[in-house]
Amino acid sequence: MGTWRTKVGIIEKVPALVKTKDSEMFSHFSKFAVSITKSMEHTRRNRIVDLLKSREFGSEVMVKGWVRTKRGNKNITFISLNDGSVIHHIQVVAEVARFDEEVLKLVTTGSCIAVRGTLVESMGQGQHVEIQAKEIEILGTADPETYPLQKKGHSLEFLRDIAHLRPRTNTFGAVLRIRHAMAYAIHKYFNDHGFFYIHAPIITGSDAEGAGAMFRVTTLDDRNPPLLPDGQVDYSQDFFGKETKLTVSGQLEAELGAMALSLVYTFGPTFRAENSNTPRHLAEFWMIEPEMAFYDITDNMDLAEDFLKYLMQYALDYCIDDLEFLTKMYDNELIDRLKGVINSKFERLSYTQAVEILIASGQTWEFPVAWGSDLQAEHERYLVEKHFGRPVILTDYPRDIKAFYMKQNPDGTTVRGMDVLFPRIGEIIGGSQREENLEALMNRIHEMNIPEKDVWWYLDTRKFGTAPHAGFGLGFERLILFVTGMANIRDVIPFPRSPKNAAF
RNA sequence: UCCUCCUUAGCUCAGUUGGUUAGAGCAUCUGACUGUUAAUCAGAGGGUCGCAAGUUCAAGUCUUGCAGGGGGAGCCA
Repeated sequence: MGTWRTKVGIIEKVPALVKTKDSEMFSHFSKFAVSITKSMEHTRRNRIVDLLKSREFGSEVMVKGWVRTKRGNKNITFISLNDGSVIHHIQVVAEVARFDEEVLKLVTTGSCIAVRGTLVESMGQGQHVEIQAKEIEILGTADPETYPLQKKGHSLEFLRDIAHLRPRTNTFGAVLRIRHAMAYAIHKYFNDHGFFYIHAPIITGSDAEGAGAMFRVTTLDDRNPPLLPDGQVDYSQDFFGKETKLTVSGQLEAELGAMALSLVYTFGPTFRAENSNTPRHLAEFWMIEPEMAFYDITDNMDLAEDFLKYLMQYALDYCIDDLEFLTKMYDNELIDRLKGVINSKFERLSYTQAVEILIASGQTWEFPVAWGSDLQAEHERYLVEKHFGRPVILTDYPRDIKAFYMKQNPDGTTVRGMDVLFPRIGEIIGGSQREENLEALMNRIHEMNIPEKDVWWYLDTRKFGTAPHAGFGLGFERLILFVTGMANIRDVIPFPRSPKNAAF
């Protein structure tokens, strides 16, 4: 097990990690400075999630983690330790007489410690097992005068300002574990259903994705770019020899994959340079875009519904401790709402039917309802939360308010788009059957003034072996919003990017 | 980008019709306590009232501008 000594003293060698221009930040730290022995770095540790389930009382265990609270008296100290493996803490019991006073003094909220001891049945209330400590090593101190996180709860707004430390809170531990579980479940679902994961490019030269403003990618000198005679920037001298942007959607590339592998999906970062300041938008977010050859819009809806229900069930099966915490702390109805989605049949109706319901409702709207104009958030919310009381899939929108690639209906006025609307968050999925007919697609492209030279490769799929196909886009963070019950999308991604904010 | 609200101690917030030395709870520090559960009890320290200008004998408080944040809307996922 090696040496367990912890030397307390003035720092002589600042660890490499902090030996930067910020070193002065640590000068006030000297009273907490320790030189850390390497003895425990590579020894096996027990994860707290495993120990809390164990009933092997009397066995020797080792835990490493971050101190949440310390309490006690002059004889005995109780340390709540968390290693992120589970939302629950393990209680470490240390008899004061057995330890160097200076070491216990360094066990403060936020510090990182390693504990070797015996797993025992707890004598106290509130937990089944605890660790009777034999040895404690301070791996990293945390000056309590300056460590921002306290035992008490913090506002989510404050935690956004310290996003580098918020993973250490119960809330963000829960959110991040659920986020991971959902990412894994998405890959598992598609893999188990015969889909192949396609990596769509992040840098794109196509301006035709039509999903919003884009960030430019360039290596040109921003103060003195090469210019054309007419004063425009000469992008032929740029890195890629043309103007390039960050992708706003992987859909067009996913369609190329579906025209060969039949069932594909993308799952990657997506960038929108919109000046959107809302709790439901990010400038950088992750999107899942399945694309299926030989699927029509009904197959598309069936997949979307089954997929979402699978993810809700996966969260209930594998993240129940975190969900119970979030239900208790933030949203009393969270678990019931997830079960409600699983047990409900999504209501499917056309845009036209929805408009009729809204007009017949007698409600007064801030924005009037009229066939041909897009539904507002208040309209969608009424349908989902008041009229039907369950998720709703709207289809067959007026073609003039939807994208060029959507399959046109024989009526000549609507397209086979579909939006899945969820309670609380609105549109969670947007998708459609795609227009596979070359002539019809060309007509739309010309009507919408999309340069043919930018999408020739996309048109080739309709020219060579075209096939009926469909797909949709799921905003990953919107899914996590719904599954965690969080209210602001900036709280379900580790480091949110939004207008005026790219910190960390 | 539009509407609206907010910015006072490390955190969460009070702060009266403008008035003299700006408060509380928690956190922190010191002490007490033989098993605590966001421990408890006692005491102490801690403030450029977001920034800038203006009105006034006097501004945390009123006015204007700027910055940042929350909620709602639009854009969308």
